[in-house]
Amino acid sequence: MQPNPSENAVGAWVQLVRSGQTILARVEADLKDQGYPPLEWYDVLLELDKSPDGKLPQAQVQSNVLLAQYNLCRLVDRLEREELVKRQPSPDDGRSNHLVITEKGRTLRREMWPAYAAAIQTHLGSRLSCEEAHQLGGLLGRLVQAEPAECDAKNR
Amino acid sequence: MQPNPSENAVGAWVQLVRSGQTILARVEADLKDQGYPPLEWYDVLLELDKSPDGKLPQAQVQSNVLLAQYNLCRLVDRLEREELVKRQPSPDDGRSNHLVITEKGRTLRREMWPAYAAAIQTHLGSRLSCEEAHQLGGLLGRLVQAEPAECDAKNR
DNA sequence: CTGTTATACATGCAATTGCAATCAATTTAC
DNA sequence: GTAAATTGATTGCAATTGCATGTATAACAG
Repeated sequence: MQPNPSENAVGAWVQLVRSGQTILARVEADLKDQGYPPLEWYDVLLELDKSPDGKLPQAQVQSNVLLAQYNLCRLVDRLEREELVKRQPSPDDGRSNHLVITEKGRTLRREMWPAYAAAIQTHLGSRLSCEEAHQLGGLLGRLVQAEPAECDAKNR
Repeated sequence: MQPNPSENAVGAWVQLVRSGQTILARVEADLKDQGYPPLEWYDVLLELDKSPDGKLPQAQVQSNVLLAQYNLCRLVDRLEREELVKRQPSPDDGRSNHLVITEKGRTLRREMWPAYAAAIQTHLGSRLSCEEAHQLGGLLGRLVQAEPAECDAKNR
């Protein structure tokens, strides 16, 4: 493996951080303007809403969401306070709890989607062709594969 | 323009947020393990270090960095406390101040780079070919072109 | 000039995050 | 079976962030 990143890798890095943060901020700002909560709320609600009975162990939600354990814990506090989800003791593991989405939670999730989709279209979709978007998704997907401990792979 | 984002756009969006945050977290973690401060510190120090006399108006630093005005202000508080930069009243504009990088600041910046570069290589460079990195940078760059007025997020 | 608006920076306060425990219920190893 | 390690969740406290506002200077309109 090259000891130093190529110029292209550094360039991609810079753009990745910059675009990631900028676009995320823009999309979140759009949602916020319309009175909606932060995207993490959506992420959690979506996970639960997708699940067959609207219920998942907190640990599993956590693994699908980009949050530290204690941050999810506190996010759930907030969601629970707004009655969007409920905590429910797990029958088969005394440490764990299930998160259950409420009707109110499902409704909010459903109502947010059009605004969210529109923001994605405005800030990302409208700036790339369909193939470009596909390509971008593919390249980015390669970056988050499990940590390869010590990577050898001669630059291909 | 399509009213709704294509599936590809949504996919790219998801990967963008996920990869952006994940890779950023990994790189920052590597730096932190080696006792270095967060990347924003690096960003500010680099801006100043690049500048001919190590000095820039705070407002200009701000426009090159992804931080809200009040957050830069407080970051500068911290940098100043560590004696990495100094605030200096601007001679030609009584509202403004110049940020000046200190020797200690230059040293830290210089010492951080190898660790930073290695982290970029590990988490990004080693996972993409040179052309792929180039392509990725190009696609991402297209996303942050100036917005039709609105939004806080900084560009350029 | 003088009043209005805009710019550069700072700050009080509330909300959120990160860190380092802590607690309780498993699981594992002997 | 029991001690030790692990896992899932939580919490106190300090640091950081967001928001609204404050202060001072500069630019502009009349």
